Amino acid sequence: MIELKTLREQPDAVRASQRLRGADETLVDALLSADERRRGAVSRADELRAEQKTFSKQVGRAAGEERAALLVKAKELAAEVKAAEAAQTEADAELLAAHKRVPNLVSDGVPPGGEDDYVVLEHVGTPREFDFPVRDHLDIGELLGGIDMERGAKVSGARFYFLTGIGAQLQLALLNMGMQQAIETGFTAMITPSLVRPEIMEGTGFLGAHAPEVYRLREDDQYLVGTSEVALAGYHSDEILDLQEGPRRYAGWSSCYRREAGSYGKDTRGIIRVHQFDKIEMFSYCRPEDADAEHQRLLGWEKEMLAKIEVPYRVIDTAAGDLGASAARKFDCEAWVPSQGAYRELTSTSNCTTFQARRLNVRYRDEQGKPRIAATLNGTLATTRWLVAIMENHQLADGSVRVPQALRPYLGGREVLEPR
RNA sequence: GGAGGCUUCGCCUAGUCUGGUCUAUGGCGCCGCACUGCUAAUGCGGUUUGGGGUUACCCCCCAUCCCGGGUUCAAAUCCCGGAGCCUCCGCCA
Repeated sequence: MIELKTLREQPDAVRASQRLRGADETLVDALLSADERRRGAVSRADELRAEQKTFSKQVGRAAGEERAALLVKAKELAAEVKAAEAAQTEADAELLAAHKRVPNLVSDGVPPGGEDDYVVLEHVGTPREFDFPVRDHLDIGELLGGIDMERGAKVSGARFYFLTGIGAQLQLALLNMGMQQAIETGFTAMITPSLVRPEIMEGTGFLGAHAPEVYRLREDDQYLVGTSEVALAGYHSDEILDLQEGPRRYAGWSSCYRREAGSYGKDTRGIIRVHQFDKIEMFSYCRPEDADAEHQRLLGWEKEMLAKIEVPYRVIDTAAGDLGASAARKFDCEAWVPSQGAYRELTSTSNCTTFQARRLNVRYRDEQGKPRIAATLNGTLATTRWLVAIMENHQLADGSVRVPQALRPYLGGREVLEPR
């Protein structure tokens, strides 16, 4: 949720942000008026309550006829308070509803427009020239005996898979390498719950536009996380953190579950787009004034990981319309996928400023000792999808795959993966 | 699945049976001041969080005793529902 103080003082800035996202500007005015109505209702209820309290105390002290007279008046007031409180409850609910509908303020410099209006910030590495017919990652994976889509479908349905043998080992190696880098950088390693309560899922902002993407367990009133970001954001909910020593950084290892609703026909082959995958996610809590710098650091650590797998990639600054509700800015790193002749997202780092933390009530104490809302950020260190880029970019004519240097220690020193 | 206990302003804790200066007690910690010719001891004062009013500051009001309802003029306290933690029984990876 955005800060209401900002909204009151600079409504035009919020409108401009909505425009940049291609979102509804009238939501801003709806929120403004809901805020005003609520404050009016709160004032009225507060005043009546104050009056009632003084009467109530007199009743306690009085006796006999005086008491009876006071009771009559007190009962009248009680009814008025009840009505005023009902009005306040309603105004509160309306404000919250309007508040939830407004996405985070877009940061300065974010390109306007939608999905295709990203700005490419840089290219790293050059796509390799192949002097043999390129195989896609599924062909390679099957040759190596590393991916079994057919049995994935048999057991669980479309967009499910088994990583088998060397495929499973390769993923473990990759994720371990990611976790190792995070630990060396000072992150706290975390293995997180996959099921979360509604208020946590709600707090991260995933139940807005992305709601259809999220698996929900109705029987138990819980949600399956689409990323460990959810659990890590909830980890410090309702807490006041000590950020004196700098940001709190966590690296979460989890399976991620996504319904992929509305993606029918897209990426149906292989493990590019699946319902379940594994991921190492970085998550930072920091002071709002440090958030931009922290965002750059997260991006830097993503690039460090990408360098280790030796694939060409580009960095994009996501356009406003393609940002999630919680994000003020987002950088994606997209790796070259030779079989598609295209760049595909491998990492994504978002600066959520205080938007998530406000709803989850994560705070820290400033120099004056006053509690303030913290900023949260997240970024990817490794996912199952990375196997696609690794296998395709490092494939050899016979279907073998050269193992990038940095990954070898995590695969018992193996330099090449060969077809079975 | 069943039974019981617990949850108070950073931590610990009194208060709940018997509703009303509870404007929530005390200790620890922390902050400030005083004193003492050295960071110790002692004394005094302060120390939940959120919202509203006013806004330079001060201040005032309301809410907040796990959460949500209810009873009542009045709820930390009584009633109902829920969550979390702990213990025991049953069952089972």
